[in-house]
Amino acid sequence: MSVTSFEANLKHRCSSCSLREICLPLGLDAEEMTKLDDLVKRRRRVFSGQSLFRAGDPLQALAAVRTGFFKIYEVSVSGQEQITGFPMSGELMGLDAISTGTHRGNAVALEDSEVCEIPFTRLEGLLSDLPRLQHQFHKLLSGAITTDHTLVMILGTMTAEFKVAAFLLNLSDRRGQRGEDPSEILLPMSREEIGNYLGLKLETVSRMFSKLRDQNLIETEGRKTFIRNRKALKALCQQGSVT
Amino acid sequence: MSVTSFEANLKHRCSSCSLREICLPLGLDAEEMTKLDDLVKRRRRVFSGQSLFRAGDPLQALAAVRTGFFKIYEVSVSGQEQITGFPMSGELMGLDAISTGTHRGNAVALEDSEVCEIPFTRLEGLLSDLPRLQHQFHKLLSGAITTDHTLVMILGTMTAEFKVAAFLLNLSDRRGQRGEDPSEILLPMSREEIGNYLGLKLETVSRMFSKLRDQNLIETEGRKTFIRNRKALKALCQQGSVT
DNA sequence: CGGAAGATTGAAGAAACTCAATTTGTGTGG
DNA sequence: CCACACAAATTGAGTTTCTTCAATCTTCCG
Repeated sequence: MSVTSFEANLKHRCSSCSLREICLPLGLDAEEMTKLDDLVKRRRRVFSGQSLFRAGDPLQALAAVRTGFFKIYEVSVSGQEQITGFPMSGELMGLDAISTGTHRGNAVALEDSEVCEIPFTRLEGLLSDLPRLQHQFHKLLSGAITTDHTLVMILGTMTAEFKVAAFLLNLSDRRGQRGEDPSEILLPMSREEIGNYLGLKLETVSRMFSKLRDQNLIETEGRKTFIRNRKALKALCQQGSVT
Repeated sequence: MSVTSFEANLKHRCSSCSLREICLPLGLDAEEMTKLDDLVKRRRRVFSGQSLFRAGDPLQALAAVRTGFFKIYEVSVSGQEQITGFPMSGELMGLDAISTGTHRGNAVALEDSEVCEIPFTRLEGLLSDLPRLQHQFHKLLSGAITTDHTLVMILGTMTAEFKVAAFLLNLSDRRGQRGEDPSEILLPMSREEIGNYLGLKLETVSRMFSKLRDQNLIETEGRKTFIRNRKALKALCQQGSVT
């Protein structure tokens, strides 16, 4: 092994990864983390617009986002597309493929990104030996269900304005969890993609951005969006609904 | 142990349960199933309208529906309710609570029901010893994500008519999986509950039932709903969408 | 700097919602 | 077993929200 690849290896182990408190290694001790490390193929690059996996692909490996942003979308029998999530750093992709062994979703990078790949069969083997890893894995699976329920709640009960507000707050919160400035959001997805995710047309999304801007709740500057009045934005989401 | 309880025990083990091909024991051999059996508290009755667990309750046990029907609903900070699922026999409830250890959902029986309770901590212990059970558990967790994505797809892309059609077909398919007549659906939930689940008002649901009836796709008789033209109903779902 | 893609805004239309009246279904007590 | 009362479901009419279609403006790359 060359010096450079050795250094690269050191630099890119779970133990030194800034996302270890969000990702699969959470709660593991040094020895356990090493075992997990041995499984992980790190730093696969996926350039903006490229696919990491497609619907119909067999599940080989789960993928954790290291850097960047993805969208996951599914296509119904009628050809309708629905974005089911925008995974960012530390979040796992492909969990829904375990049930059938085949991906239903399509994962596309929204910006140049890097992922860590975790071969699923080998991971399951390791889980039996490492109860803490097993539990964390279950928490992540369960957390994916919770995330989906939140989206169902948004889709089922909210008006367009509140949907967009909730969307921005969600991205903001996730930035905060990663130690980034929660009031400055760089949106890597288009209005159309936001609309698709929220069950709205792109024009409606655009109008709601304008509406929130007119209320001085947010500010926009190209793809950057600033949250100017977090409190009021939150109050908006908590107040408003259709049903 | 008395004779009666011994008999009851025999009668209500996973190995003789008609749902074992849907539920947690799928794929286990006899010995493995016995170990799982030892964990399960069977036949807890939950009468119509009663809660099995509520949001805020600590997760003690997962629950598999043995007989009957439940609704799971979550309440947002704004007080909005959203039904996230209608679990029926063989389906697990409480998986979303693993991530935090606390239930977010409320489980209410829609008719007199019975559940098998599986203490979660003990189950996780057993998973390490039984790789096949572990895998099946992961499949069920993953399947819950898939189910949620299907709902997201329905909420995000479908019109009222197609939502209701998709809802009826889903219930019908699940009856079929259980060996029951898929064209005769006994709806234990109200129009309001269906509407809440689908992001519609109860009046809209009622109108769509009437519309489907006028097209001779379904027939209704009290709470019973018959699927009269399954093919056309399916074609409807596959054709139609908003976005 | 020019062209294309994305975003914004306006006006008109459609889908679903609200409010209200009526009908049907369900469960209970006489 | 029937009658009554209450809850659920249906249907209609008018309103709101979001969508559709179209024009313009902005941003981003080559």
